[in-house]
Amino acid sequence: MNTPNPPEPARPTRIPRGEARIRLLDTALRLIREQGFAATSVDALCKEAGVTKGAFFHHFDSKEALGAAAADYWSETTSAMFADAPYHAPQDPLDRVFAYLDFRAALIDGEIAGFTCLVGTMVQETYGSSDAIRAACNASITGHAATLEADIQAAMDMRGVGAPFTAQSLALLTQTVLQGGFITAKAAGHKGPALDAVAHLKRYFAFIFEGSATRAEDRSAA
Amino acid sequence: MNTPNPPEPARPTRIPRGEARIRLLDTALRLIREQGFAATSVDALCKEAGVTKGAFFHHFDSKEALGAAAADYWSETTSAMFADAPYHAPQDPLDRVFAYLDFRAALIDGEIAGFTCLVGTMVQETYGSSDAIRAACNASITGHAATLEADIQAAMDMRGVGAPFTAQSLALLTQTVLQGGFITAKAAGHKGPALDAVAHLKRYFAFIFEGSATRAEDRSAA
DNA sequence: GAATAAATACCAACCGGTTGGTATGTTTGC
DNA sequence: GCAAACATACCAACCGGTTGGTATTTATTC
Repeated sequence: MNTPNPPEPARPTRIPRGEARIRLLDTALRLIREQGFAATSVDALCKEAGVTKGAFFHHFDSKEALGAAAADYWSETTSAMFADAPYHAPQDPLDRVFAYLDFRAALIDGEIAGFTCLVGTMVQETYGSSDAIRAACNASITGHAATLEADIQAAMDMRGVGAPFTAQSLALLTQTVLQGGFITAKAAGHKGPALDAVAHLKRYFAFIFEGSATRAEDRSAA
Repeated sequence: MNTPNPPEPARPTRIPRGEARIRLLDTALRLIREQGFAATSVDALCKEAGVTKGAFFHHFDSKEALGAAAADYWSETTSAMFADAPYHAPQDPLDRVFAYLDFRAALIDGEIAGFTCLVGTMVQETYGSSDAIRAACNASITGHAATLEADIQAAMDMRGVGAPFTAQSLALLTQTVLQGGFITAKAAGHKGPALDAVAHLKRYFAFIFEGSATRAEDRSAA
């Protein structure tokens, strides 16, 4: 395995009291997204966060508890980010849905670990070994999908779309496609497949709500 | 972590000479799909396969090499399985595409580890730490997508679908949606989200090739 | 508001077990 | 007899987790 580690210039300043927990969580999000949950050791996590192992086990009962807490923390920070995002502005709920998809596409940039999803990565490894982590990851995914559901439902009502699927199912599909895009992007080594997937998803929404894909291409804000 | 291990009744029969490698690969596919790559130790893998560690390192230079070999082995066995599958029978290439999607939906059954994808699981953990494994997983995904591409291209030509996307992009999308479905299914703890995702994917294909989703519901063979 | 008690936050050192990997055999088929 | 296919024994490093302890903050008492 290739493990290039830049030589860090020691750690002179001590972490201020009261910051250990939040530093551990921030560092955990980064390391788990880069390496996965199992490959992220408690030792390495503490070293990277500039905190001792005593502090770690003071705040978390076990590594499993840290995983569940990291999923919850991920939900908090991302939901705050999405709540503040500009895609809620349009009056037409369908416009808000398309603005959401454009926003998600815009987020897919830079380093792969920087745009992928923590809970999608983590649940792959832990769904069979830790029900606590699995449940926390599921809550994160379905919770975020739920914030989309109202707009989708409103758009369906407005357009009179009587579909053989629910708004909930369509909201979850957006997360499914994004998660799949992250995997194919990781496999390819670049963001391309993830962006393509979102473009197809937009086209699917255009078919459903407008009966044609033509406007989907025009809609692209980016 | 919950780790229920059934008490195995010892291993009386010795593994016949020449079978160690294939047994290690078969066992690796199972364990990695259940637990992930990092959580599958060489010791546990050997024990489960009924083989010693000496045999393991005789056949594989390292654990990383085993991972790459497992991805290749996965490609071989699954491509043989898909080549023999009945979805190639229809004359119309579009019917073959829909038959493929029905076939994929039919495979989503039983234990979660039984219908999920090895390389999708493995590339999540290793894309940043092992380029050899990442490349092997990518080859598996794109290689399988390529077997679909010809049918999609033929269907596009036949229907005169001049789309702002390529047949290759659409073929890869099917894998993206499946991979995403496996993640949301793992998170939910049941196959539901994966089946929903395939249903939406069929509808997308129906929109593209038939201009309407109505026939997609009728098409469902299952 | 000073003295004290109690809880919290954190640290360095350590523990038994497991990790991936190796060195050195022995057995088997040709 | 010789190489390939295994087996046995072993190793240093690392794993998650525990220990006993100290510094700091907060709550309580008078």
